Amino acid sequence: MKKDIPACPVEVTLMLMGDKWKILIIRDLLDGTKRFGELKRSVCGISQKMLTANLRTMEECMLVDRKVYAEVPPKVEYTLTETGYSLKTVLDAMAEWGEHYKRQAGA
Amino acid sequence: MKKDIPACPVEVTLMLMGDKWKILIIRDLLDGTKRFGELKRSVCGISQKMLTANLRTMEECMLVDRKVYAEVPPKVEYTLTETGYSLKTVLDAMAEWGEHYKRQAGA
DNA sequence: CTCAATAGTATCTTTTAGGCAACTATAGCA
DNA sequence: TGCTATAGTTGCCTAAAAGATACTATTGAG
Repeated sequence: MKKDIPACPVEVTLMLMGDKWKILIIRDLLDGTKRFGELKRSVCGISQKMLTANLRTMEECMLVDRKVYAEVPPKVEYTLTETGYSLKTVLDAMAEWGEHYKRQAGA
Repeated sequence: MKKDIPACPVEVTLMLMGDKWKILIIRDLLDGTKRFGELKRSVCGISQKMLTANLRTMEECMLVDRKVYAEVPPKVEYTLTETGYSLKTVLDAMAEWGEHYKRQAGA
């Protein structure tokens, strides 16, 4: 059962990706497809549990695509869907603001 | 003691405003100065404690300005600083994405 | 036969978030 | 005299989130 979608579009976005880990996962996936282990290493500080959990909900929300290869040892690749990739504008805005803030704070 | 600023600009932004309540507070303050009680009513579902706590840290990070009037009953006004207001670009991106997602999902 | 590597689960513990209720100060008003 | 309204603070408590650790399956390599 899906939660109902809030009226406010900001809240909608918040619901789908307003979460530290999700944002960092998206940030790293914007560079392209990554394997589970790669993400675990690149998303600094995330636990296996959190990574799995977040990837699962993002998959449900159609933000990422999960591709399992029938190999041993296992290989699973994660890729942003078109919808997921479109979050780039948000991430870009955040990155730009972060840069700006650092310049302010550093001065 | 301030936490040290992360290298990644996205993480910087996340650290300052990557929090459900902060984003909603900023969203509502983008319309202009508001009193404590007004915010409490407009940020749907927030408790007094959370509102106070979030406003305090946002004040520390120089995102909002707190103005106390020496009146009875007390009157306190909150306004976004220039830095705080500059988060509008991020909120706008989020709002736009949210709209887009709703159109997709609603179809 | 056993080990390594990957992508997870399962379980337990700790940390954090957040709600609830009570308390404060004080000018004006009935 | 006591009530009201506002913007808090403080303490207590619960529930949810996150972290740590151990475990699983599989198979090719040695």
